[in-house]
Amino acid sequence: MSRTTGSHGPKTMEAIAKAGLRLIYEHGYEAMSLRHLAAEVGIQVGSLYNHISTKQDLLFGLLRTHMEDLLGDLDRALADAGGVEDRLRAFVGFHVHYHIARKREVFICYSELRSLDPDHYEVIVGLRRDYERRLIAILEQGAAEGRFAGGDAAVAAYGILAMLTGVCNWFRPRGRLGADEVVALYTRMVLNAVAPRDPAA
Amino acid sequence: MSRTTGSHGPKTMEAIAKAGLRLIYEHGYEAMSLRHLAAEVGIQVGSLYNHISTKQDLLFGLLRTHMEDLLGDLDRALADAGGVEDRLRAFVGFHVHYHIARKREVFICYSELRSLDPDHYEVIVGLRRDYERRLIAILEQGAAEGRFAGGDAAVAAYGILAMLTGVCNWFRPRGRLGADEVVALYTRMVLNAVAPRDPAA
Amino acid sequence: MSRTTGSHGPKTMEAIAKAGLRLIYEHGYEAMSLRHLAAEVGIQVGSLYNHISTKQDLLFGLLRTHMEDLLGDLDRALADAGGVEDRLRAFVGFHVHYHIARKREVFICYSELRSLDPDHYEVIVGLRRDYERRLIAILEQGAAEGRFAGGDAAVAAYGILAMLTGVCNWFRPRGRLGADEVVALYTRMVLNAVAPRDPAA
Amino acid sequence: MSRTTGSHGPKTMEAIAKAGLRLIYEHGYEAMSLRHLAAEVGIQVGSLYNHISTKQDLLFGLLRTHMEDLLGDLDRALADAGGVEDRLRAFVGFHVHYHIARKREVFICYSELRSLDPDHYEVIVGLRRDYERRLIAILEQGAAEGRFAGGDAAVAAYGILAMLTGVCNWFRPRGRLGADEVVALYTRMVLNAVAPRDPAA
DNA sequence: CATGAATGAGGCTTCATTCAT
DNA sequence: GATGAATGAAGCCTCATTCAT
Repeated sequence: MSRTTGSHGPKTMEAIAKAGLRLIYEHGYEAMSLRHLAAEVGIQVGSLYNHISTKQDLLFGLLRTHMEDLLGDLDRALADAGGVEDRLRAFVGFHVHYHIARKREVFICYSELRSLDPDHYEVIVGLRRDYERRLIAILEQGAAEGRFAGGDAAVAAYGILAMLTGVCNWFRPRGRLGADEVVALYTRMVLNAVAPRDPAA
Repeated sequence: MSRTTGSHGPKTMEAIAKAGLRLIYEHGYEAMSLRHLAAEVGIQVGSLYNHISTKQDLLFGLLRTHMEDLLGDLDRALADAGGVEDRLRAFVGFHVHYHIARKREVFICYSELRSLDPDHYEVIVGLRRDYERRLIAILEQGAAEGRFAGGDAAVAAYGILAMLTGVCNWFRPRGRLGADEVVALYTRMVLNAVAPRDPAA
Repeated sequence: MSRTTGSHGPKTMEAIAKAGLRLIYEHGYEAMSLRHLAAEVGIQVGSLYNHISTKQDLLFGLLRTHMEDLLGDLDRALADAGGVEDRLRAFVGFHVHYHIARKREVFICYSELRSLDPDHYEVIVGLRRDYERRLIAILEQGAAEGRFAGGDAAVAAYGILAMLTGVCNWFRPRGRLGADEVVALYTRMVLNAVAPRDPAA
Repeated sequence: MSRTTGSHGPKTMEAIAKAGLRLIYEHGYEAMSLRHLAAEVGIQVGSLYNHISTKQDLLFGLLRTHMEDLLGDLDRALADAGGVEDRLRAFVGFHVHYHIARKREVFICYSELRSLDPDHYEVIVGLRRDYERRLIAILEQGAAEGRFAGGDAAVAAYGILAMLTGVCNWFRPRGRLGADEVVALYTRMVLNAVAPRDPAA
């Protein structure tokens, strides 16, 4: 257990966020006690309240920061892509790399949604919907251009997102496949999946 | 709130399991209190202990039952399928239908894994691995027969499973698409995804 | 510190009410901790919640019970009195005796009003207003009959009530004056105070 | 909520005393947090300690100042009065006017006595006893001169003080009666109450 | 088999106070 | 003189669990 005794000043908030992220990822929001969190940061429980206003507040802060980063980075990643296949390729590459790099944020953003207050819940779900719309738009554009198969673009997008997001659950940094190989495999699978052909052909 | 006040006899355990499943699904294992559960069943907290030995035990029972049902049903569903494409079709159909029908069991079997004691955890994860192996075996057989693309069968299987399992999160009984339509769409996507062709072709 | 270790059954609630009354009287509601109360009763803090739903609830219960007793007893005490002077005499006698006998309830019913939730506050203040009205009615009747001096009956009543209620603050059971002597003195003072004569006469 | 943001210099202590008086009056000493007080003054909690040494100290300062003012003002008010009835009239007039004008100080001086440390408690109670003695002396002198009824002068004084002090609880600046009218009514009642006559006469 | 009361640990949060900057 | 962050104790309340009746 890393313990930064007597951390002072603005670094403390960073330490709280970092430790909080890890503990929520490992034990879940409900199961993480502030006792535990404070011990990890190396301060007293009460001192947490110099930096957060509430346990719920800590969770919301982590999730909102994550979602805003995610959206911002996605838009930068898509900025250069031209054709619709290129955009889909860029999306898959970005999503997988990001989800491998920040698997903890991603994971708790799904698993702890139900621990959010209604108001906070709406905010995060809204941001997530924005993110999904980027992929749906690509699929719809591709279908309109005749380059992708038609069908319900939202349902297809949900399937693709679930598949790609799954890497958080099983990817291991020094496992059989590296991140780039996973991207290559999944890019091929996704492009095939939306290709306008019938497998029965 | 359905409340079976004063349930007696062997029906009480059933009521506990049913209410427990719903409450864990809705609030999470940590957040569900036995008070809450007892109130839902219509008995006093202490009376729960005439039927379960421990809160942890209740969770484990739900998850193990679910996983055993899942495996048993899958094997029955695959029993009739002949060729490797047929087996994959059967898998997709079974998986989606089952995950729609019992979305709560499925959901908590993922989300509450971390709330299990180490021993219980091993049991459930072992059963899940058995389940995954059924799909991996299909993909490997298909690749060996030259009917599916090669590549890491496990990683491909994880992707497919994630995609199919995702229906739990967004499927709505009276939504735009019915279960059969989702199966049709996802069957096409999956068969395309593993087809031995290059999208660039 | 009397400590009834392991008190069981319905007696526990009585013990809580009794100890709570004393502790609130001695330290004030805010300053009385449930730790303190539980120790006094001889149970664990959490066990208090088998009998009360909330600290606030305990306070409200004590005050409401007190006010209802007070009103009921007053009406019984006034039932026999005939003429308006007799009614005033009966009121003074009852009020002083009651306030000496149950000085703790009386005291906290004044001092802890502000610790009540708004809703509870309204209930108690309403009951108190009912009590005050009994005296106001006597004064008004006396004035109407020409047996008491006129003037603002409510303000006169407030003054009399304050004077009589003051006994809670200074009366000592084995002090210079017994309860009956105090009643005699205050009865004379009150009857004189409202007598329809001018001291300048 | 008046909020003197960023008060500087020697005015800060005044602002603390003023806000403290109001907050203690409204919520009670125990229920008033220094956070709350600091916010009201417009400074940080820690900064309070540049002006007060302790929360207890703040309370004691308020009460002692009040009691010293009260005693000093009373002596000035009695200085001109000649006969014993005049002195009683002067006492009643002074007491009521002062208690209306500074009802908050008066109120907390009663209600927060129990929040004082033993040493501080003794000081304040001693000052209050000095005040009471002024009235007792008047009653005794009147009885000795045969102008007032005999009986326990202290108990009579306590009754009169309670009656007069009660104005803090119900007097409203723009209510039915003005301060002078209350004084007139209560002066008559008090003089009547101590008059050497028997109401049965 | 159900109940109500007990336990002891632990939950989040607030408190008065201190002190380096 | 003000600030922000730290402390450690304590606040109310809920928890899973046990057990005599």
